[in-house]
Amino acid sequence: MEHYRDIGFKLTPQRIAILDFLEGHKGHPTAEDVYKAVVKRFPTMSFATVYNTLQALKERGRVAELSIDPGKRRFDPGREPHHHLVCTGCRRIVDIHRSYKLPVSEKERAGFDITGNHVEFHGRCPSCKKKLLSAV
Amino acid sequence: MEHYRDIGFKLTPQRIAILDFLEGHKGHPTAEDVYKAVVKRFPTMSFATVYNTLQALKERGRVAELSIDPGKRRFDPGREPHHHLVCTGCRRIVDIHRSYKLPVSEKERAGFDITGNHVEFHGRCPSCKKKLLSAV
DNA sequence: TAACTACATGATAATGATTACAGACTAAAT
DNA sequence: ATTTAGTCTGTAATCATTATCATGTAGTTA
Repeated sequence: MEHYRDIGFKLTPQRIAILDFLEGHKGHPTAEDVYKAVVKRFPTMSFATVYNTLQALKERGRVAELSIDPGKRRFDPGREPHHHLVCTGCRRIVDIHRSYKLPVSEKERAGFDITGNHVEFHGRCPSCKKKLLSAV
Repeated sequence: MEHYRDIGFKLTPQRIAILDFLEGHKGHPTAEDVYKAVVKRFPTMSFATVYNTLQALKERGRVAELSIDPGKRRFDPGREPHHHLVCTGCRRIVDIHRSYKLPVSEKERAGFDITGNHVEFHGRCPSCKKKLLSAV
């Protein structure tokens, strides 16, 4: 954890608590998830600090920001890569643990360095399939 | 356009204007983009109508909702499938026109009917690469 | 170790997108 | 023409996120 200092990231007690939470997290927490977990240890914790810290970590490539949830940001502590299958009806999310090698031509990449990919599969979950049928 | 009636979608003048806009749109418009375009023809158009209509179209599979833009919903009239390369620094978006066949096992799909996929590539655009170097 | 400085914290206010509401309206069916 | 279920619109409410700024402190330097 000490190496954070080397990348211009001051280690405050609040930040260490946030890092602890992220390290032990399997899912895709929102800022609110982080806040709720950390406020137990730091009753004075504010959302601003959570957002600032997540932003700082993101800039340093320590967490990824997901956008599977419209209108809400989700962060991924980023261990094994995984993808998501989202129900277009109810937004239920299922993880797909698998990785894909996706070719992108030199021309398409437009000078970008590609660091990763994330696939969002769309579909209908079993219960929304039923609803759709009965609606028609 | 008449077929919309058959799927329980009433064709009001406002909705026709929205559909016209979407049909001629190449990109990934936000609700605001739709509103701005349609309010010219319907000065009384309200955001609520735009959201309602987009929601109704989405439920009927006529537009897809993207979530490449955190904190803002984007819609895709959905013609040829394409993917997105997003700069993790400045959020610039480049379209990748290509389609991928991505296998998902029976077990992974958890009973879902998969209707499509969308890949979000992450990377650094040329100008953000430079910034990063000079910052260290 | 003390003092310094740049950066972090946190309470609050502000913003911006989206949703909720409710009364008036209207498309489409009969 | 009548009916009715669904739609429209202005407004208010909500929710996530960002901005502000005075205060505090991590990490550096003397």
